[in-house]
Amino acid sequence: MYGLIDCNNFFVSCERVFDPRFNGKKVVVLSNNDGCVIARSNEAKAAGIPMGCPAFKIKEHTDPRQVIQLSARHILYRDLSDRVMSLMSQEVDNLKQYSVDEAFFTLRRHEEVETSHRKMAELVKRVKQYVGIPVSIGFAPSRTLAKVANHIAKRDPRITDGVYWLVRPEAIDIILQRTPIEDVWGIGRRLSASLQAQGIKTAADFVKMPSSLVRSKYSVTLERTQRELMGHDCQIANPVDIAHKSIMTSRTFGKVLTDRDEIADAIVSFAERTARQLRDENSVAGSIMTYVRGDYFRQDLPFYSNSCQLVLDTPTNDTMTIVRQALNAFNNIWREGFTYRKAGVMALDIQHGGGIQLNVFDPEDHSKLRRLMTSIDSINNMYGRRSIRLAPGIQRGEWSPSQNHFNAESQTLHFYTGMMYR
DNA sequence: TCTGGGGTCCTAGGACCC
DNA sequence: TCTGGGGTCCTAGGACCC
Repeated sequence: MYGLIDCNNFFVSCERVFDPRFNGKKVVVLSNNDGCVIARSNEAKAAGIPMGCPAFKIKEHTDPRQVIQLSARHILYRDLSDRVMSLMSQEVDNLKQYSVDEAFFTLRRHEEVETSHRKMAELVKRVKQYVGIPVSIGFAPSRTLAKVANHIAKRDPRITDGVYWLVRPEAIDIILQRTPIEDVWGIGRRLSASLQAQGIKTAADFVKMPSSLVRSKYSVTLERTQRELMGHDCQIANPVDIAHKSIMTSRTFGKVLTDRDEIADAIVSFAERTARQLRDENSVAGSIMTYVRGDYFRQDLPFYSNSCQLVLDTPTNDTMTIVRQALNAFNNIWREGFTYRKAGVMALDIQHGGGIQLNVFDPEDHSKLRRLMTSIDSINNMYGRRSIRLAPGIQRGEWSPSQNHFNAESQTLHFYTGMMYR
């Protein structure tokens, strides 16, 4: 039996914790560059604003003057997420975070559904009381069904107390008949269009399809989804269980850039961040890839896009080496005369933990390097992420994404919560 | 004027081997 | 018209998730 806890409208709920004036209003949180909608309040959903909607298209759905638009503050959201997860982990077993706002778990003991329901409903209340975030919990024999159960818990919290059990086979049948195929976890836009074209409208229709057909016409992945809907746990991989195979840092710039140094400055920042994450995960990268591209949406500008992957002599997580390699790759793909809108640095061929093969011919002294990096990390922890940086990355700013919708009211509070956790 | 930033898995097809 | 029968490894591309 799997439980799934999911924070309702998470980013919007975070903003509401610090500014109750947003309660009951149409609120959306915008992505980097205030580009598109990545979270919506129930009121904004009801107004028809879709997920991923470009900010400038909001007016096509509703009066934009009634919509509160906020720039995303991921550090704040991460902090509140940690508090929710820490409360949860005191009450349940095997809590495995799946994304910033949701986690799977199992029940502590095999208890009567009724007792457990009461306990879980109390837990939902406690999270709201202590952290301020509304959450929903769904239970089912597989993760895919737990997702379905969670949706139901969320849809009408007054009936469900925010908790829904999808356990009895008869109940599962009925619910699957009412679940549109496109709402099933693992079935995205393309697959649902293809399935609907064959008359598969609901999850119940899909379950009735012959498994052999699902596998041959589509894939083993989809067959697993089907088996999960039948109540069989297929151990769908949880990304958090799995060590990263690649780490990427990339950004769309606030405007199109043409200056090589400005873009190189961004590349340095991305490489620093990537190296830092490698060290946090106690991993090393075997190769580094840098990519650049123009603006898809500007038909009037010549478009250029390219990437270059370079192998490192020795797998490493050292910032200086990674920055150097990312810049080497950048030099290979830079073309004068084009405009650039986005760039990124990716660490690949990642190895984890100990047993890292060092190149015996490598002249660099790794222990010294490691001490230096550790010191830089702790200073940056203490005084802010960018207190100490490499010289090539110090000039600053042209590339940084633009965000113009921060909620001024809660800036100080934001700082305060950040400090509390240091 | 304005369209995010991360990740994963699977499959098909080509190169190459015996 | 016919064209062995296996393997492995790598890459590109397509699909999905939040």
